[in-house]
Amino acid sequence: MNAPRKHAIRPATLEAIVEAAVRVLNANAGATMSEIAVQAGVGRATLHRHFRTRDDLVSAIGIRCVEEMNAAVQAQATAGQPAVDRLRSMFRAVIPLGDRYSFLGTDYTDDPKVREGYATQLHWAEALVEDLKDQGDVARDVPSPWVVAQIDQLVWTAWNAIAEGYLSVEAATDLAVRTLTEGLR
Amino acid sequence: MNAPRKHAIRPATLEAIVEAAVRVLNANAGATMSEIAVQAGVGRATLHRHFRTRDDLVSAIGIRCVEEMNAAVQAQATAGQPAVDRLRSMFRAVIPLGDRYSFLGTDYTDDPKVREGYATQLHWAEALVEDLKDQGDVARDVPSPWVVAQIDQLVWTAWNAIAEGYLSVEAATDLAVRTLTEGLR
DNA sequence: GGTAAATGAGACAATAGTGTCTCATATTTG
DNA sequence: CAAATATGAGACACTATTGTCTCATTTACC
Repeated sequence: MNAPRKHAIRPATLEAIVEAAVRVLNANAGATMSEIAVQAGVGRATLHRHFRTRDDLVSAIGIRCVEEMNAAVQAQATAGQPAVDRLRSMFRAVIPLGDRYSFLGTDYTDDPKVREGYATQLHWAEALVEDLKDQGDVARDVPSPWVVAQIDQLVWTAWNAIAEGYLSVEAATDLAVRTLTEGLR
Repeated sequence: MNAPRKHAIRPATLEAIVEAAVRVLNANAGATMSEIAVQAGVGRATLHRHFRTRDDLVSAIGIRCVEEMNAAVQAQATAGQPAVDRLRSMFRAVIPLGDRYSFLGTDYTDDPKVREGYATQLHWAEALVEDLKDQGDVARDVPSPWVVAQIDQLVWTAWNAIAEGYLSVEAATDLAVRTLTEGLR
């Protein structure tokens, strides 16, 4: 699929559109095509040329964010490391992306690729939790879905702390790990 | 303001509208007046009779949810109790409301009363965190905003666990307190 | 039971957003 | 430089939603 007959897209244009869409849609899930076009500095027609419908655009953004996340996670997936270290690496890689995929929760696309990406991450997290339990970093009596949810929430909390400027990425990462395992006492 | 000249509202009608609106708007922040009317079992015109615009309705729901939350929290605000017990009481009271105010985060109304209610809760939470630190339940070196955020997130996680059926209200409350103070180890 | 008022149903105009199209302009590519 | 083509700007029809209005029906209250 490297030879679209008409309407090839210029890399710079694509980049501008995608970045603007991520930004705008995260700020307001109901944003219009016009808003996105303005923010991207392109004509509204150009948006429709490359993403026929709004849903197409939202799906494309969703896919991109999920893939971005998975890439970040897998780049850190050094097997053999202790589970806590893998947890820390994961936080370190994912936290800076927090502001880019928050909209996935709300603007929920039904795209199968997004679902698939989500499922991949879920499995990854579940496996990690299992390892954390094996190594005694998480108690066995805590339901795994609770732990997974907690990890998810911590990513967002950590990103927020960074965005508000009261923590560095490193500090937020450490605090996230600490919060999960030792608690705040 | 007990004598509106025209279009007084029947308590049952108001109740149906508000409950439907809370339900529908939490499920889908972009829901239309028609959807809400259908779910409430009233005519669309009736919605507009009592809430002139959609924004009016959304604001009204926002105000109601915030007040509901504050009422629940304040009903549990027994002074003199140990901070951890107050934390537990707060969780116990607020967690069941989780599904009713989740939309406040997304559908974000600019209504001053909503902001005010938010601020009230924030102050309450900050004071609680201060007490938790005083009594050694939370370490001094943890930034208070982080603790507040964590409490907030735990409410949602707990409600979700209950909604998905893998925890009871009591169990979720205990686990929330435990997660915050001791961690999951 | 009778009256006043709230409601339901539906018509209506106005608005906002989507998706398509055309043509002039700008940019890339050879 | 020249040809090809991606883009910007704007017109256009179409749709969905909002907000207003009217009138018949139901409900509540005296």
